[in-house]
Amino acid sequence: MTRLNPHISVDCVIFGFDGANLKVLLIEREKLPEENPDIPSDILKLPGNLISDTEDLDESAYRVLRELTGLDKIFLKQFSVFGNPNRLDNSNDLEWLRVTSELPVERVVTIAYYSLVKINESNPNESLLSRTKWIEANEIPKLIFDHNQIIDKALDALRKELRTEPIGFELLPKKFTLRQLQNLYEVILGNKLDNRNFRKKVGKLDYLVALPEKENGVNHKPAQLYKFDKKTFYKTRKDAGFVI
Amino acid sequence: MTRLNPHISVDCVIFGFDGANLKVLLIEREKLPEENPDIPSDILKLPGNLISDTEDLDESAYRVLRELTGLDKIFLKQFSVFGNPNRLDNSNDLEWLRVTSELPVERVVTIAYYSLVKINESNPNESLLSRTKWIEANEIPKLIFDHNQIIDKALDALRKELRTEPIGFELLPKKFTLRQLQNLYEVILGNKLDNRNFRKKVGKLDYLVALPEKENGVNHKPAQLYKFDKKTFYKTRKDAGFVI
DNA sequence: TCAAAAGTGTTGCGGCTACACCCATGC
DNA sequence: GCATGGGTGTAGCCGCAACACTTTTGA
Repeated sequence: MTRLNPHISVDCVIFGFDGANLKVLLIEREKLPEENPDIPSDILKLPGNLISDTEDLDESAYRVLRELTGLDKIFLKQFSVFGNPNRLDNSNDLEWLRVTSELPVERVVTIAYYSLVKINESNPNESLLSRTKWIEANEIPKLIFDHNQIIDKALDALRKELRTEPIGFELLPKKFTLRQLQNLYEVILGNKLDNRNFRKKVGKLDYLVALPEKENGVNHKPAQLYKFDKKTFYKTRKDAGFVI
Repeated sequence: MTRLNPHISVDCVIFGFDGANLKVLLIEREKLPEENPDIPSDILKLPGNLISDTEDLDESAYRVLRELTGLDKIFLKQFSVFGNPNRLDNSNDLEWLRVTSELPVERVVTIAYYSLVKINESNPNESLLSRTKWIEANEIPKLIFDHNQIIDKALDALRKELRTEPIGFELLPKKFTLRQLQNLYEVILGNKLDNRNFRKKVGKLDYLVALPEKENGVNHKPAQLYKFDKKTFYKTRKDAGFVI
């Protein structure tokens, strides 16, 4: 039997990209019986859990993700820890935690992960579906506890990592257009890129390979599809380069 | 009264640079009474502590550092967490922990920090002095628990950070020569730099300012001293650039 | 035929690399 | 005067930024 460890939790900032915008998967906190039912139940939080006592931290985060998205092999990165002794001090949120958790609530240090999922391949757990929402990363409302702060830091970490590691592809479908790729970099890094220069640069990268296939179902000239060739990337990678 | 939290610790990888080599500050683990006194007592570990219950994580790490180096304002960065449920499973090390800690030993998740100190300004606590050692970063012996793994990851984090953040200066004295700076980058990143090109590049950086002063006490042409001008750096910093 | 996005080349500038010798100092 | 590291300039190449129009498709 595995006991929950009441001192340590994991929280996951799950990022998704719909081709134009960066989104974060959030969960509606259950409403407490004594809370005013007129208040809309839109109090959101990050997915997360107390860890179990026999479980490695990464495993615990994977568990959260699998249960939520139905996906296996997901990109997952531990990026920070939040352990301020007062981080749970908000009377409403704390009350909720007391009611839903079956353990006495003590100081909880949370290990924060961010995760990158292919939004169109994810397949949320039925029972949770009605309570999960993809929210645009720059329109996150006030969340419980310090979860806003966790997302802010996750975004910083994501931006930093995106410059030097090939993680953008984790957010794109296996076959993607250069426009999607460019949008992704623009929206995450927050600066416009020159389309011609972007394509020139990408054209020189041997790990971005054009497929003998075009997109379809669009009412304009269909774009060439590309894939990211991981093997080639890691074989030819130079030490400190930017990915794109 | 502040209790120790027996579930969460901080460990610090303290880096120092002596002008030529990167070093790590380690502590000799106390010998147990029943251990063979003929075995040299050179079992080393990272400085670290269980956190106290009312203390923020960063505070806790600062406390460890202050006690150890006598320095205040030190560069400190939380870079990872180690929480494998079996990470403390080495019978000798575990026995030591049982004896020295006054608490029942349970699973401990450790928050790992690395820290950068000006080695010549540090002034270790007298009572600890005899038990601390600066060890070259590429000659670390087998340490207790998973501390080797923690150092490996700290080195990775340091290398990554050094490329994009101006943290090298935390390891140098306030006034330093370009040779010291170049050595620092070479030894940490592990590649030789062309001296002329290095100086040309540095010459263009307005946040590296030459002082009206030269080094002295050397038996060769004394080198110009420089300082790092933080304000200028952050005022003129571009988004994603490399520092040097 | 129109709307919408795909796709395409050139030029100038600045930064990067490669490379070898004289200089100032302490002993 | 010798040993030791300090300090300097040039040339070729490559990557980066700036910039506007034609093409292909679905409706």
